[in-house]
Amino acid sequence: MTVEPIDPASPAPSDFIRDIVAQHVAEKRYPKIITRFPPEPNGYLHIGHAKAICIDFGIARENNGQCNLRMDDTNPAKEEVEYVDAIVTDVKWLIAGWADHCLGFKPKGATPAAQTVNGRPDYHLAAASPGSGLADAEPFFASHYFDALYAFAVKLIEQGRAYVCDLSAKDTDDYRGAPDRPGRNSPFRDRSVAENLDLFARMKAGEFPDGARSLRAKIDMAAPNMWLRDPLLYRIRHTAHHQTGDAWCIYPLYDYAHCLSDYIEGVTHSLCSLEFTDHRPLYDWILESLALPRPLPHQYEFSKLRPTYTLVSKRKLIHLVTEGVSAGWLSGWDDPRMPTISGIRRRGVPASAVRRFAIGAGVTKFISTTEIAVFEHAIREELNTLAQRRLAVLKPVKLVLTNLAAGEIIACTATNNPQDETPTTRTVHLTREIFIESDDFAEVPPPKYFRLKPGGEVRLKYACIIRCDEVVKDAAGAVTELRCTADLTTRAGEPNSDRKVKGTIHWVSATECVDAEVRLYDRLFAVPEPDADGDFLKHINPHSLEVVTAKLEPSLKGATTEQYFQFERLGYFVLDPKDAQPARLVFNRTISLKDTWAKAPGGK
RNA sequence: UGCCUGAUGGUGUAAUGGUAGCACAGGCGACUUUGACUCGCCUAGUCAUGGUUCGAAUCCAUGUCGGGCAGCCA
Repeated sequence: MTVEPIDPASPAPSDFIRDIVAQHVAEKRYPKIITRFPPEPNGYLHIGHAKAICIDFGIARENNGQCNLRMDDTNPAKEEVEYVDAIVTDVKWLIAGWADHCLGFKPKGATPAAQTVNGRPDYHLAAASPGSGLADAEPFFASHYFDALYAFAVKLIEQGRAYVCDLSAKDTDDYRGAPDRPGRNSPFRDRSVAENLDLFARMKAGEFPDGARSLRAKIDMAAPNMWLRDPLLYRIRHTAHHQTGDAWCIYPLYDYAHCLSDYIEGVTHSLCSLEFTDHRPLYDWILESLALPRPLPHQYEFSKLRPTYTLVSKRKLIHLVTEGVSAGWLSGWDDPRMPTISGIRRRGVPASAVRRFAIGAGVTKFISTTEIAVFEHAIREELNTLAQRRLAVLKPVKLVLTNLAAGEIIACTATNNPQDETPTTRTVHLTREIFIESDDFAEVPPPKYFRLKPGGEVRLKYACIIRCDEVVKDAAGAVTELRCTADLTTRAGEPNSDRKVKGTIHWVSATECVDAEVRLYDRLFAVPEPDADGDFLKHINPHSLEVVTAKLEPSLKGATTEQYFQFERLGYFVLDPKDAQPARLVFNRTISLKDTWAKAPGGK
């Protein structure tokens, strides 16, 4: 196994779960640490899942272990293959270069093997050798364990620990009681083993309609923990499954399938979010009841990641996408404003930044809200080192350098990334007519404005200092052209290159630039907690997208979707992977640069 | 009125009986051919009340406040 260099985003984190794992490693409790990431394929992964992925895979990679990607697909009514594919893509993207070697996939088509361990029957499914080419491998699927799960259920029935119940859904609810009031035993609770076995087999054979019967664990209807009041193990659903087709009409419920899926895969540490804490006694009950021959997995819970200015609820995201797409203000699940992994990726956020954020959020049991500024900071930090600098003007104003001849071209050397140890350069051409940012000129400058103003001087980045001699306006009084003089002796390498002026602005040649559609994205919601009043649609940020036609330096014609760019003084940008074409440049703004001036009294 | 779970600056997170630290955010300044980056300084915290102890964010008790649980969802 190759040892990954310590990721800057995870400088040996320590938390209560890692402490437990470290102790288990120290006492050699398991031959190998195996975790799992178990999404249900009923929606797209979002930033909240990123934290779970980073914990599950992070703990695996720190312990030379493995993390299985498993579809928790026990409810065919809600799940689709489209989601399976999207989840696999997102997980692979997020862990690429960081924990690929820990990704647990199984051989394609493999199902748990029946085996005997210490004279006891068992089912086990090992991963395809992790990391070594996953060509003939696929994620794990809970649905691929249906035979094993059924066999285990039969065993529970034989032990008298499960029974077939004929109560309707409503009656089941009534019998369950309430948190502060004990439930009552189902009238079907004391059926004989033989009758239960027969009925369960007939449930499987499809003899009964949906909801007519269920298989229940026989635990304690008076238990203070609601999940121990004879929870359902199987329900009848005459519904085709995206993996198993029409093979089954009974489907296991989460609590029954999850713990056994963990066990079948040899998972050692089953990490989940806080709301499953109440389920843990049931998780343990099922596993312990079966007298299984191999070490049992254990569940540990942590608090979810909940960032401000967005939503991390699958149900609400579905609502958001449905509404937004039909109303036309959102392009879909991967809209660059969405908190989905696919949206974040399309926006141009590097996976390393997502990891840095998710890992930095920490692992605790405290229900917390993380300011989105922390994410934005992580994005800027990663992109600062990754992005190639380029010149681009978003809202152009024409500027004429009156002392340059019409066809004159002055080659200027521009640095690609000053953060590199040995920065490379490229050439940009200064010409008589250029564009500058309209924000970089003010006819009546506010206090402390050190950009261009009438009679004032400013440096053109990588070029020279210019002085504004004349402001040309149209009939309406709008500035149409600035006429300036260039002081060519202030260019790099020229005698006056050290001359200081307060402001430096970006520019592009008007005769050599290329046009591009640039999508300026901002936060999707206008308030920190969009769902605080239960009506998040009301709080959509009306300025979350502004589309401009920008002027770019010509080198950007060769941009690829894999490249991160910083348009100097503006922000970080990537080619939109969906809409950009060779003949049509479309850039997404990932995030703006920090803008101290914008916060100043005179700025904006 | 049951069970589970939690509480450290504005936010997140460390300190595992021994100096309450770090990051983000905010403020001030330095530097700057990006008002970026970087650097320096500042603001600001142990839910409450008792107890144990030489010493408590940490252990104990009580209280307060928050979150979760009554899907044939996961």
